[in-house]
Amino acid sequence: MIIYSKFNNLKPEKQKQIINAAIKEFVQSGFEKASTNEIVKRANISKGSLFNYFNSKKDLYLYLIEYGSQVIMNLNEQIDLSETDLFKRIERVGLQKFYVQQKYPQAFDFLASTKQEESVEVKDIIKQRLNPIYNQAMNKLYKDIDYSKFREGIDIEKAIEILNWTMFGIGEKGLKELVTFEDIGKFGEKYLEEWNVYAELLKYSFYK
Amino acid sequence: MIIYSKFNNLKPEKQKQIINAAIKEFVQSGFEKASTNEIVKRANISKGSLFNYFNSKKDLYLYLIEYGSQVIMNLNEQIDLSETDLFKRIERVGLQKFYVQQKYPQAFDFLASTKQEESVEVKDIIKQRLNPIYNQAMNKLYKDIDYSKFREGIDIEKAIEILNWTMFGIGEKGLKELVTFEDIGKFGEKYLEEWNVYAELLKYSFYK
DNA sequence: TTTCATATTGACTGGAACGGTCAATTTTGA
DNA sequence: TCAAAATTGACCGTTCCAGTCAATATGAAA
Repeated sequence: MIIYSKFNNLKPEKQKQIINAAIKEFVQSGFEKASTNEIVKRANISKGSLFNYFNSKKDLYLYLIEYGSQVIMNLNEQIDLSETDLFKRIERVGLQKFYVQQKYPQAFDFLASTKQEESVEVKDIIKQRLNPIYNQAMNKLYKDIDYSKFREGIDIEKAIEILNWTMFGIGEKGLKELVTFEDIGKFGEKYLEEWNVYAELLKYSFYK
Repeated sequence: MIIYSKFNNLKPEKQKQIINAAIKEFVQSGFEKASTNEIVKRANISKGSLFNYFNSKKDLYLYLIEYGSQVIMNLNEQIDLSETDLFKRIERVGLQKFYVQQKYPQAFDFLASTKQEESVEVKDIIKQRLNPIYNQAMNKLYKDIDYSKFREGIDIEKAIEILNWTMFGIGEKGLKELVTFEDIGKFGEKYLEEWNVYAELLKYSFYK
C-alpha cells in the first residue's frame, strides 16, 4: 500500500491542477503512451516535483485509480434506495456526477478509459480494484426500483439503455458548453432543467 | 493532388488489411503519436512496403481522409428524399453504416476521431475536406422529413438527439457482439430487428 | 530455363522523446 | 538569520520514431 503523503500535503488547488493534468493525459494517450513531460507542463510544475510527489508514472496512475474508486463509492452512498422512481433516481446521480465534473472535468472519461486500458502493468489492478466497485454501484442504482410504473410489454432493459445513452449524450453536450459558463450553481440548475425535458419525453413513452 | 497508384494496384484484400491496420492505430493514438511500426505489424507487411505505397505517414493519413470522404458521399447518395418518415430514413442510413463497418470496423470511429485531431500538420486538411462533406450529409439526412407526424409541443431537435444517441448506442453494442457472428447477412437482419424494437419505443413517444 | 524488371523485406539511421535522477536553487517559517 | 524542506530543470541512458536502401524474392516474358 502506497501512502501519497507528499502529495496529500499539497494545497488542494495544486492537487487539483496535477490530478486534472494527469487525467487529461491518461485519457488522451492511455497509460503507456502518456507523457510525464506533458503532465508537468499542463500542471505547471517541474518534472522533479512530480517524481517527488509520486515515485513513478505507475504510482501516479494508481493514485488516480484509487481516487476514482472513492469518487464512485461516494456516488454509490448518495443513492437513495427509498426513492423508487427510476427517473428521479437517475436524475440525482446525474447531478452528482455533474458536480464532480466541475472539479475534475474528465474524471468519468478517465474511469471509462480504464476499461480499454491494455498495458499489462496496470490492467490487473484496474480489474481488481475498480471493476467490483463499479459493478456494485450499478447494481445499487437499479435496486428496488418500482418497475410496475412501466407500460406492459415494454422491454425495461432496453428502456434503461436508452435512458443511459441519453444521459451520456446530455453530459457530453453539457461539457462542451461548459467553457462559456462561469457560475457553477446556475449551470447545475440548467443541467437539471435540460435533463427534465428529455426525461419528460421518455417518461411519456415508457410509463403507463 | 497525390495519386496513390502503387497502393491502388494492390489486391483489394491487402488494401483492406492495411487500411484497417492504419485506421485502428490512428483511432487509438491520433495522428502524431500513431506508430507506423505498429501499423505494418498489424497489417502484416514490411516497413519498406508501407513507405513504397505511401511516401509518408502524412500521405497515408490523407489517403484515409480521402477514402472516408468517399464513404460519406456514398452514404449521402443513398439517402432517399422521397422517404419522408424520419425513423425509416434513419433506419436505412444506419443499415448502410453497418455494412461499411463489416469491411472497415472502425471506419466511423476514425471519421469521428478526426474532429478531435489536434496535429497542425493535418488539422486544416480535415477541416477543408471532411467537414463540408459531413455537414452536407447531415443536412440531407433531415431534409424534407414530415415533421407533422410529431406530437404538438415536442422539441423535435431533442427528439432527434435521443434518436442519434440511441443509434450510436446500438451500433456500439452491436459491434461488441460482432466477434461471435460469422454470417454477415444474418447480422444485418438482426441489427435491423434490434433497431426496430428501440424505434417502436421511441415512435410511441414522439409521434402523435 | 533464363532473364530481368518489379515488389518486398527488415536492418539500419539520426534524432526526438521517454521515465527518472539529482545537484543547485528558492521558499518557508522558527 | 539560517537550516530544513520544497522546487527546479539540465541531464542520463534508453527506447522508439519516421523514413531509407541495399539485398532478396517474385513472376511474367522470352
